[in-house]
Amino acid sequence: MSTRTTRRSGAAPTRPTIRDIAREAGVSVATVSRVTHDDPRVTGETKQRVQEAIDRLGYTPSSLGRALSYQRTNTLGIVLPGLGGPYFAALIEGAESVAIQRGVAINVLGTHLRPDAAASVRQLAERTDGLIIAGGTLPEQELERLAKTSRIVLVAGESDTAPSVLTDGRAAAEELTRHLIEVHGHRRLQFVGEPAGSPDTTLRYAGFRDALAAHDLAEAGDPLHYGLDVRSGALAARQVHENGALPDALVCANDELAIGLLATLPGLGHRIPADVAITGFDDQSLAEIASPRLTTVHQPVAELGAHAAAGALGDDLASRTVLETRLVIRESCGCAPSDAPSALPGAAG
Amino acid sequence: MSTRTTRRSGAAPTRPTIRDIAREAGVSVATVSRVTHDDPRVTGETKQRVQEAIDRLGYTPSSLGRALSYQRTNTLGIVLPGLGGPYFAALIEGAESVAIQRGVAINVLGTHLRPDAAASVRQLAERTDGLIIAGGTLPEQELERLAKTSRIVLVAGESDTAPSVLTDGRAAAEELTRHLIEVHGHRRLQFVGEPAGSPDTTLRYAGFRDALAAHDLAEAGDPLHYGLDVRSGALAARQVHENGALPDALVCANDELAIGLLATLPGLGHRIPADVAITGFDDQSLAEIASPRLTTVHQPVAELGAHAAAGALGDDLASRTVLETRLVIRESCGCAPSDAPSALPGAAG
DNA sequence: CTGAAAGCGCTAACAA
DNA sequence: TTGTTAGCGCTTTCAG
Repeated sequence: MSTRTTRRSGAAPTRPTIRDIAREAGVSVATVSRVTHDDPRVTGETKQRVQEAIDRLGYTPSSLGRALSYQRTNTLGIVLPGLGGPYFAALIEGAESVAIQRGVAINVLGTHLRPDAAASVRQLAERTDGLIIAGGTLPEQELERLAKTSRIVLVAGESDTAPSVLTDGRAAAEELTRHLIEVHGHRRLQFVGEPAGSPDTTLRYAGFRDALAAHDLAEAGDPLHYGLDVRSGALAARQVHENGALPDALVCANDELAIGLLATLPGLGHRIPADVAITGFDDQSLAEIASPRLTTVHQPVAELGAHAAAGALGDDLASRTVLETRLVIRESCGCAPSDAPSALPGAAG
Repeated sequence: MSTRTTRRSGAAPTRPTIRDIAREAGVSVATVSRVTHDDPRVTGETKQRVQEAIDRLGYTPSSLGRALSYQRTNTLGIVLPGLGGPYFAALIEGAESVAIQRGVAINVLGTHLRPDAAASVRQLAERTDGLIIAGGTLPEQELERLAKTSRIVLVAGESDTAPSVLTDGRAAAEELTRHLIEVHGHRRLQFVGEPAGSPDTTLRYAGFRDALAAHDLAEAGDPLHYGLDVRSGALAARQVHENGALPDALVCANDELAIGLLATLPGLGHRIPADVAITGFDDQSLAEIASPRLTTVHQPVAELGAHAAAGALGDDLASRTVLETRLVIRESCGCAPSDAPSALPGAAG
């Protein structure tokens, strides 16, 4: 027995609109709107009548209607390759922390499974006030297009068209690699990860090579092209084992990859770090729990997300915001538990 | 020098609307709408003119406007406690696979950090055509309210008001625990996890107790109340160690918890499974990579997500859809690598 | 084949 | 203090 004015079929659930409330309370829609906005201009008595109608019918203003009227959705979009793994979870949490403060909802999109990533992102752009885009998910050309109508900020990547927040992965990787060479005397080092996979990995590989070059060392072998997850690490371990003659150290593109190696190599008869040193990147919580504990580079991932969120939501942002990293020496590089300082001074541009 | 009719301040980026295109092409908005819908009724010549205007101005129909008009958002919402961890990532991927097929966007909400979860979910409900809700994230009363205006389906949980898709965690946990008791002769078993934490954990604990009861065994100690992540597992390990006198077996609420134990206990001088057996739950990829490899229960998590998505998007769904689980025997329970069948017949209601 | 206009739920300027 | 109304971007009957 609904009083709705329009087409309705049968049982589809329907929500009361502002007009329903207005009618129920015997006022105009404007008054209802004022009540939902706590506008002080509305009389106590009227206000109460409206509020009762609202409660009785269970009304909530449609955010769709509001968005259309406001020309603002109160939503922040986040574009990532995928949503697996602790790195992206941390990034999202960082963004979420500022979104919550500002009463903004979050909408994350994983492009990985979407056949047409660009189209999905455009869609998302329409439904949000700003976009955080992970480096490497979209071609520069598409970023340009998006930048025309949306406020976008890149995280862990760079672009000419949008501000970005990132860390100096290249310097950090170099520092890490230097440690392996200078402190532990390793000479045969190999990189694990797909250098072309993401801007982050590209930079880490570059830093790895910088360190080698500074010491006139050649790579012990081409990079082992693997993804950034634990399973890939396990696969890489098997390949390393089958190749025979392990390098002195394996520098992994991220922690998960390193953990995969760490967990698999011992079963194959290789001791870490005695036979081969392993390092990670990111300093996820797994790094500290692994055994041996993982030497890695700490990144303020949540802060990356928070800064990016603030920027995407309208705060002024330098065209390039670089956050500090910190080398974290544990045992997987060969340092003994005792002589391992828990942290060393950081590296960043 | 925009031709927009309305208030515009300075440099805020603006998108062309259907009216801009209509004006540019010298037609009515209705015609433009038809072109964007490939309506065959529009003449080739006109159609081309409109299309050119669209391309020239870079127009894309506003999904907000469309949603308001259609009364449908083409978006699926997913409500989870948090977005960390492989379990939820897999769940989302399952849902995403059907969302992609149907040209629907996905919007996931992690309630964990949101101070007012219920309000956030209501908001989300307005912006979506259907909602997948993880068991335990919302009180029954709130589910009732949501069900009035949204199509909701529960995953890994149950409710009187909405259909649900889940596994029989209780039966699976019992089968797993029986294995520990009957095959390995363990007598002193303890549960790790917070039974009140989520419906899933509640059921697993119940199954654990069922098995003990069937053998007239008492718990070796109260459940160790820890979260469901790796770090919690490491903490639990420390507590177990400090309590002295380890139980024969530790039955963990999920794989991540188990992995945390697995990685930490050896460093504390306890060998697995010789000194203490460990089991997980879920069969995430880490389970196979851990050493010793983790005995656990396989759950079709992606399928849970896929079924739930289909239901939330309008497919008919039984009020209770139960998916099969499968006991996965590896080495952390004490089975030798050789005599461990990689899978055993499943348990499910 | 095309256009005018009403309507989706809401806000805000303007009137009263 | 309250109401009227135009408008946000789009779809869709109904005329023409």
